[in-house]
This record gives sequence, structure tokens and C-alpha cells, in this order.
Amino acid sequence: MTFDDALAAMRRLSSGARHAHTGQWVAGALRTRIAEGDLPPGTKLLEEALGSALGVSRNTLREAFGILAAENIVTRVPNRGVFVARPTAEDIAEIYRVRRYLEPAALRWGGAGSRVATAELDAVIARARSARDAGDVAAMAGANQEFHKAVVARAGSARFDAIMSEVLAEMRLVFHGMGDDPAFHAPYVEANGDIAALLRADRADEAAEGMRAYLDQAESQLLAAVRRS
Amino acid sequence: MTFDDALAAMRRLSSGARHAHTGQWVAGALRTRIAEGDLPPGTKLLEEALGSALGVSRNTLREAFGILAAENIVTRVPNRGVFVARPTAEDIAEIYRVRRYLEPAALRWGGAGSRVATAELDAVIARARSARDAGDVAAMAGANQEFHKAVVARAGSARFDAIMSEVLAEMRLVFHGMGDDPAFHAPYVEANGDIAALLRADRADEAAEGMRAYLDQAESQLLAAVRRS
DNA sequence: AACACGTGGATTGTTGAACAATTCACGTGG
DNA sequence: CCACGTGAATTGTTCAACAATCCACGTGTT
Repeated sequence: MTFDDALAAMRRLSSGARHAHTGQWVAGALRTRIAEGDLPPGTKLLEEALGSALGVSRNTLREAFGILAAENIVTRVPNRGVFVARPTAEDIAEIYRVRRYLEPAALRWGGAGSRVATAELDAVIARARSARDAGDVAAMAGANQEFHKAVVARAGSARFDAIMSEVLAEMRLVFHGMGDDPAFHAPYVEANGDIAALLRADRADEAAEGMRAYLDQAESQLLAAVRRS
Repeated sequence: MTFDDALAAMRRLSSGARHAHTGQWVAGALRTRIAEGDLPPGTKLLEEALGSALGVSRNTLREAFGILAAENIVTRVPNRGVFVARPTAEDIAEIYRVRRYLEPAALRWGGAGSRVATAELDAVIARARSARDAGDVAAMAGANQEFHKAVVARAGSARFDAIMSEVLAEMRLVFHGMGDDPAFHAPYVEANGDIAALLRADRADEAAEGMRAYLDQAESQLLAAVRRS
């Protein structure tokens, strides 16, 4: 899908903006388009064209850009414009650094006394298994992401939930360049299951340490692929 | 200091804004004013007055507001305006939730093999002790904050550093209503020392657990004070 | 006295035009 | 091939205007 195609598609969006929420609506529309791959990493988001397509002024669009830049979904380069983020190896390293603290902390200390949250993890893993067995890589990747989101949700913190949503959005940008290669997702389906099993056995510390090793491995694999491309 | 006084003071700022960085400059100027207590929690930040005082257009000021709102330094209420944040008990609970995961994780897993970072913690604790002994509550509080900032810095993550800076800025807004009461800061000077000692003894897990207990206590104390006021 | 309603003014949210500043793309000359 | 100049495109910011919403105050009713 070209930039012009994406513009045409956005022209067809019925404006869901309500007064005093227009900037947020625009940010949401762009976020969705980016997540769906319509606006691939590196795409320059031209203010005039995009503002016209979405039926908003440049000022309002710039407000949406501010929101998305704060989420690392777009990269704002002063005087040069706004681009859909294309995570570098350094960006990936930082994303995994954040995950290597955040997810194990949520496993180690979060969800105390909660059997409900473990059931939720199990449900997500079951979905990942089904998708893997059906050869549906996108659904498997999505389910794996849901697993990690649920892990962090054990902390019960709205801010961590928001951070994790952003991190996962960035991961999707990273995976955009990997095509639908099952090697990045399939091995982790069972690894997710192992972590859930440790939790169920009240071995939270081991689950936390296992998650750190898992994320080390996933990071190495991903960085290797980035270096090859 | 009244809002008008704060405006007058801002009128005297020489404009350090450089093209394409004006919004950020404005955000920085406001951040500083808020941190220094010139604009107390709850203060309404009027666009017209503030824009005129700072010599920037309303659009540019709104961009700065967006930045500060994302940092939870100001609260943006649609159609009503922007106010210096006044953290509620719920906000405080959320701040401590974040800290209860972030700081122990950095202690437990961060700074591996680093003696340098422990020395830095010790230096900050020494400063806190001096300030406490001199009866300088503001300096003691500041040094305690530096301790926590250094704890998180052991993770080596730019994003966590940024999150912690925001959290500490919010803590300052919380403490703004407490006056210079040493009871909120003095007991923690030695507690910080205990945590540093555990780290030096390579007992990171105990340091992490100790930090969680410490933050529980600090939260309870603060929430009790908020409920009394 | 307390409450409900209406009105005018103040303020915020957004648009669009204009201008300043910077970058980009292209052509020309060495 | 590289350096430089130029015009156009684009971004960053300002300004004025208008739409939308809220706030403060006055008036009337209970």
C-alpha cells in the first residue's frame, strides 16, 4: 500500500472526532493505520496531505504527531518532518532492556494471590497454540503479544499497562521488516507455557528469571536478523 | 508567589528558544517554575496570559502543555483548561505502585558487576546525612530523591530514567503540600543506607525486598497525611 | 436562604492564512 | 565527481477568527 493509497483510505474514515478530542482521534487513526502496516516504517507523514485527507488543520495534526512521538510510534525530526518509526538495533536493545525489568518484576511481585490472572495467561497460550497449529503466523504473534501484555498487567498499574502497549506497538514495527517468519514466534509459544506453569506452581522467582533468559534469547535472535538486513 | 508574580518572573526570562525547539523550551521553563513551587498544585495556566508572558503563540504554548501533560506535571481538562497537577490519593497510590516494581527490579537485576554505582549511592546518602544534621530539609529531600534516581539508573535504561524523573517531579508536587516536615524524609536517610549496604554485600534480592517494604511504609505515611488534609 | 435558569463574557479547541526558517531537489560550473 | 546556487517544498510558528464550552453573575421562584 502506497502513501497515496493510505491517504485515500483515510479520506474514507468517517470523522469520529468530537470537539476537544480531535487531536486524540487523529492520533488513534494514525496509530491504527501504522499498526496494520498501511504506513510502513520510514514513511514520511506529510502534514499538508495528511491534514487534508483527515479533514483537520495542520495544527491539529501536529498535536496528534506530538502524541504519537511520545509513544515512539513516529520519529519527529526537527525541520525535516515526521516519519513512521523504524526501530534501529539500539532501539531494539532499549525495548528489550525495558522488558527485561518490567516483565520479570510483574511476574515476581505482581498478581499476588490471583489465580484468575494465571487462567488468563493459559487462555492466551491456548490461542497461540491453535494459531501455530493452523499455520496462522499473524494470529500466533498477536497471541504471544497478548501473553506479554497480560504478564505486565499482573502489576495492576495503569502506567505500566500503557508503557507495555507502547512497547508492543514498537515491537510490531520491528517485526514489520521480518515478514511472517514463524521462527520469531513459534518457539516462544511453549516458552510462554513454561512460564505460566512456574507461576501456577507458585515459583514466581523462577518464572521471573526464566523470563529474563527468554527475553535475552529473543533479543539476540532479533538483533541478528536486523544485522543481516 | 501569585500567578501574576509568576507571570512577571517569566516575562524576565530571556528567550532561550531556538527555532524548532520553542515548544520544548516553553515546557522546560514551566517545568522549572513548577518544580520550584512558583506555580503551586492546582494553579490554572491561562493560555493567553502565559503565551504573552513567554512571548509565544497560543499554539506553541499548547504544544508545551501537551509535553507536560504526558509527564503528569500538569492536568489537562478538556474545555476547562490546564492546571498544575495536584496528585490525589489515587495518583499517589499509582506512583508508589510504579516505584514498587521499578526500583526493586533495578536493585535486583541491575548494575551487575558495578561497584561504581554503589559508590554513587553512598555519596548521595552522605549528602543526605549532612543535610539532615544541618537541619536542611529541602536538601535532605533532594538527596533522598537523588538516591532513588540512582537506584533506577542501575537498570541502564534511558526510558526508565525518564520515567523516574517524571515520577520524582510528581513526588515533589505531592510534597509541596506537606511543608518542610522532616518526618517525611529523615527516617529514610538511614533506610537508604541499609539498602546500599545490602547491595555492597551482594545481597541484591534482599535489597529489592527491603525497598518494597520501605516504599510500602513511605506510601502509607504519605497517604495518611493526605487524608488528614 | 437556597436553588434554578438565563445571559454575557471568558476561555479553550480548532481552523486557515501568512510568514520565517530550514531542507530538498535540481541544474550549472569547475 | 564535487561544490555551489537557486527555487520550490515543507516544517515551525504566529496571528486572527470562529466554534464550542464553561464560568460568573444576576434574577426569579420556592
